[in-house]
Amino acid sequence: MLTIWLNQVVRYMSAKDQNTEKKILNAAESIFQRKGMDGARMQEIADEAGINKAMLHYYYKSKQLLFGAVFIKAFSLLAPQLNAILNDDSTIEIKIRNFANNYISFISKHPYIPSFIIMELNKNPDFVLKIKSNPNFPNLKKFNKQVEKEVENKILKPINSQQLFMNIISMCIFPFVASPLVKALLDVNDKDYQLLMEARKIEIANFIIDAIKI
Amino acid sequence: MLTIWLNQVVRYMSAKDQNTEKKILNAAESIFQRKGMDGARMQEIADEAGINKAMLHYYYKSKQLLFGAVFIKAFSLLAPQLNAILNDDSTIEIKIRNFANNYISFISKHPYIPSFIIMELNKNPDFVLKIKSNPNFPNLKKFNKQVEKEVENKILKPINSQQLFMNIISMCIFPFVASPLVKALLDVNDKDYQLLMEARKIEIANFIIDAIKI
DNA sequence: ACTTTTGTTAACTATATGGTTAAACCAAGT
DNA sequence: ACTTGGTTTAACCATATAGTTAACAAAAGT
Repeated sequence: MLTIWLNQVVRYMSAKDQNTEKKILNAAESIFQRKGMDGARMQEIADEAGINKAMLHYYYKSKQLLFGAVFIKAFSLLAPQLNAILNDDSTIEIKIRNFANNYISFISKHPYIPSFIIMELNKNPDFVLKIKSNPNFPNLKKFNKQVEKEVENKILKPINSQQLFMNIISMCIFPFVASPLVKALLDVNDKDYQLLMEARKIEIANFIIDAIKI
Repeated sequence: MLTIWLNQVVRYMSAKDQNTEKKILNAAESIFQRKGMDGARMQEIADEAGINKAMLHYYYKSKQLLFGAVFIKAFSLLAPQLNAILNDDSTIEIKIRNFANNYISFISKHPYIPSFIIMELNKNPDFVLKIKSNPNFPNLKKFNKQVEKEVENKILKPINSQQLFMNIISMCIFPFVASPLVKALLDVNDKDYQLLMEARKIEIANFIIDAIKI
């Protein structure tokens, strides 16, 4: 009787926390994002989720498909962050300030996502088609036009909007993607590095504005 | 007789090209840098080198050690490029112009090296110790002092030299490390992307100088 | 109550893969 | 000619790993 009751409680609690399918996805995210497709082991994901390995196949059929679910979810977290800068109506300066601030906050909370996506896209460029077909895939047209217009109106110095876009995302993302390397080069510890990243929210924006504003 | 002679010719030619040990290292570079430690297969490296798999272990003992040789070689190609900007005596402006130009040329020739090093350092932060012990490991002290001095002398606007350094390497390296993603976002083909990278040698330098010079 | 569907488990399978070995090969020294 | 030491090969081994299965358990219909 006690065991039955305990069983029910355990079931109820874990069901409340998350059902098995979610548990698997969460565990798979944790493992895949840290170790990549090749470095991840199905058994390790099962252990992380605290369930039997067969359940992975029961819910997701194969490693490839489970990986695909993780990849798509990661990208659909990243994409809206990019769209934010591209598709609102504030001035370029405001956009850049908001973007640097929001994006660095976002990456600080999900430090593995950008490098995960970049790594896997490098190893498997076919995934590009997969993400490009997503309706939320970021589109640069509006941003390009806006930059051109502000250049015409002498608000900005002449600059190629594609180069500007690359500069912005490079400075926001790279220090996270390459953090072990950059930490080593700067010779700072994790805590100081975090402080540098926090300061960067404003530093980057000022730097870019100084570079482009007349 | 004919076969013996042919054998000799073949041996002579391949020996002239490169000995077995070099052939292995070259093949290992090609495979490891594209697929990473986890994605690489010893058999694939042997095939690429056109030799028997046992030779890999004969010359390099284990996958780990072969990988280590590739990693160290890659980093010792990358490091001098960084030292160049840090340890000569020209002004910050000149340094930045030279660095953007040289570094982008370098990466264009070895496009896999930065992402390889960054990826593997992410998966195995212990390697940081390995590369930091290298006597050629880049040191930022001189660069930091020089920036501080030029700020004092009102040549540069007030800026944190670590942030500046991150900005420089981010803009130079990121578009290569994340090239499939950036190509997709900008919606450009490989050829146009190459042109963008070529233009970047000057664009980046101008951008940074505009940002920091009084 | 009982049947069916869904979820879960331990044990198993097939294969891929890093690594080993013993025999063969070959060039150089004697 | 023959010995020796480094080099190369095919076959082999042990293990790790993705995926399967068959039996069991629980829930949900009926």
